[in-house]
Amino acid sequence: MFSKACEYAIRSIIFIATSSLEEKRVGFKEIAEEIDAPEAFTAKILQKLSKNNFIQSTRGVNGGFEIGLEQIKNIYLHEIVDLFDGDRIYKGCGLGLAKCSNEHPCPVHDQFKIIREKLSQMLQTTNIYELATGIKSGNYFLRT
Amino acid sequence: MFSKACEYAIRSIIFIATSSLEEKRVGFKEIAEEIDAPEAFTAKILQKLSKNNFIQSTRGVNGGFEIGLEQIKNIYLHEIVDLFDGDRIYKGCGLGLAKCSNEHPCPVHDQFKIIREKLSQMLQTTNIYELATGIKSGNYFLRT
DNA sequence: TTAATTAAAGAGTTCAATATCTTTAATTAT
DNA sequence: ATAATTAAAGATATTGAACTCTTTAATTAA
Repeated sequence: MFSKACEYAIRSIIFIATSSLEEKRVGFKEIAEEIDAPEAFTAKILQKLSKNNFIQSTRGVNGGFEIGLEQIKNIYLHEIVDLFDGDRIYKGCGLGLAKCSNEHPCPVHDQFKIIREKLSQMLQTTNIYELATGIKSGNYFLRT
Repeated sequence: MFSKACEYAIRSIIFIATSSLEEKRVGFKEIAEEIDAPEAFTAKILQKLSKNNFIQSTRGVNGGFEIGLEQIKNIYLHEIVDLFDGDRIYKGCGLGLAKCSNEHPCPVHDQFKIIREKLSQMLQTTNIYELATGIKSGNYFLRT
């Protein structure tokens, strides 16, 4: 469904959010460990999230990554997906046709339309705060 | 959503079905042309579909690919998707966790569950016959 | 039985995503 | 100032999907 980079990005940002809710910065090694992702690759993903202002980074001793408390509730899943994978997953044609539309539909257009709309709505309405509190509650997990 | 191979496979089998409904065999070059896919790659995909008995192939003059008329109504989208992409798309975790379940859910498990179920149901209930007749009706298209 | 036509099979290539490694820059503590 | 710590940046490597090419096998028609 999503690229690996996108999966790691979502897992990372959720973990950083849980830490930020406890006013703790976290380093990329700790993040990679907690979300069970390759260290160096995670670092690259964090750079991208940081450059796009979804997270803040601080170098040096006691540095690491964090998210502003006000910001956590304002980041929605679709923003992260858009950044890493674009909108192809919930806008593109199910059969990969470049020109597929209501006016010129592929054979599965009507069937996929429903799925795409559900997915799009879900990504637009799910924010990082609720996912982070899920982790904090202990009912949801970022790794085995 | 699906791999390119899977997309081409679905497009191919729909086109072969429309031809078979007119009792015409079609060669891989014609198929590739009609679905706007690379020729050699399409040939490989057809081999796989053929080996797995979704289509029949005949070599030599007037050879090509076809589907038995009775069979067309009995092939469902999920069978093709399973063959090329496995069941990961509608069974796997949205965040790529190996162990994600109702008992040990990832943060987006509940949200994705709905999408996955919709997708799964759609793939289980959509068959090649209805898609092929859509093409024949002129209301749906396999390429621009 | 030869030539033409068609798919099958297997090896090889290309490319983008995934992942790693090394060097540089910023920050803090001593 | 120096050392330690942390992320940024850029180059490199690996892998698997996407795609191609060449040879072989089967079938049919002349």
